[in-house]
Amino acid sequence: MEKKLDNSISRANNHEEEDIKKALKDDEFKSAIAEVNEIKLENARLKLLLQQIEKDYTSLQTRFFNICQPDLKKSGSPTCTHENIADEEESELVSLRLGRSPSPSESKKVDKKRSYDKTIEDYPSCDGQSNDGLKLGLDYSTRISEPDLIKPSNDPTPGPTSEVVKTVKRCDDESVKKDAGDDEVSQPNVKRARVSVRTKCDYPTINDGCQWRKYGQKISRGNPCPRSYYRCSVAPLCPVRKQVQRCLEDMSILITTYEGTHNHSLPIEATAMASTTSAAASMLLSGSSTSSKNFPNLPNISKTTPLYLSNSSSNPFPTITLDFTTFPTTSSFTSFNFPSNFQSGSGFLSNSLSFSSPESTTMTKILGNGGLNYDSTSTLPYHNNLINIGSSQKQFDTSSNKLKEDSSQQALTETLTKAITSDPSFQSVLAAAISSMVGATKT
DNA sequence: CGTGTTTGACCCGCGC
DNA sequence: GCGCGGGTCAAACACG
Repeated sequence: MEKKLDNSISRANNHEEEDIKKALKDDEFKSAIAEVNEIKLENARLKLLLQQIEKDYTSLQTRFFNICQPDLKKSGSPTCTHENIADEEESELVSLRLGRSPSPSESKKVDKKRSYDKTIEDYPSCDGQSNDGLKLGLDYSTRISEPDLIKPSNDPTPGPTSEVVKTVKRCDDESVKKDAGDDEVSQPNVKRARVSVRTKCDYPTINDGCQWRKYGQKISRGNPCPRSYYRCSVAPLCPVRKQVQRCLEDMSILITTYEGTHNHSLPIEATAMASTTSAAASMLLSGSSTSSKNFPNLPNISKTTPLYLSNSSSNPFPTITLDFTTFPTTSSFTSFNFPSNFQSGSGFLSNSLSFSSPESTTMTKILGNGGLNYDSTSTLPYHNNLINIGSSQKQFDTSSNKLKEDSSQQALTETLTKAITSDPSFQSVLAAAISSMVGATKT
């Protein structure tokens, strides 16, 4: 009898245990399902976000293109033939680089018969890949500089017909095809944009993520320090060159002058510098159409940054100088985003110009930490990126949650839209920045 | 041996 | 027209 009772009790206990186990399993199952659902929701939300970003990007691109179109139209002369116009239209589709005139000897070598299609075939990583958001955007950053290159609005030179045609032709194929000297036809009106970067650096050259091959060295007048000439060696026909020279006043300051735009894809750390210099040069060229001394359309930038236009008589080319020598070199900067082969001596530059961090947007780094809109009176912690476009200011805390990021994205989009519509001269900077940003989100 | 650097020569634009 | 200076070329050299 007792045994029966015990058995029944134990059976009941077993039954309860099974029930509890079942309940536990159910709970686990339910929580797992809930988790999966959450992940699905999150996934959907991210998809929507991505779509929104792409949509915003496309709309900005369209708007930007529309704004640029009248300038391109203006640049043509009444005597332009249909063929020229066609070339001009075609030029909108190809890579336009910063102004550079080749030497006459170089221009003689130019073979103008090459077709655009061939160019694309030869350079698959080039602008032919218009599907690539990053490349497309970067191209935009240079495109808008071209109308100003072709015809500065205040350019008094009469009858630029032939020159315009030549320039438009240049935009066609040979610009990508040939060496730096061959990508543009010599033209007195065309200004060669240069971006000079001043950095405190103990090393012979700064690491901007790109590969350079030294092709010359010269002791220039007035500076006992030799000037070194480098050519981009990533692609054999890349027109980009840079000059490196120590500052006479302060030997610790390295002056690196960039010229041209890369015609190939770049590593992310190199796109940082490329975007910055390209944007700065574009800004310079667009600004030069109204004033060569300042940025009347960009009061915030000119006021809050150590950025200025050099006005040296020895330099016939418009040069924009990004002065990073006043950047703080605190330990927090040196630990951020450091190229592996880059020592601490010039770490601030790495922080200032490298956009490889997926957390912070290129935009904020260009305009916030990148020096173009750096307020030297503030202490900028690197995780607290500051955008300052026109009159609007947005702050992003990249360590905050996704919800904040979503709203930040929207805020960024709004800010970009406002800035683009309110200040056409700012398009180049924005285009370069947006392109890098979109490129970063896609990777 | 391939790749990058050095360096003297050369070219060309510009000012006088 | 001439000289100066910046920029580029290319042969020689160095290095891994």
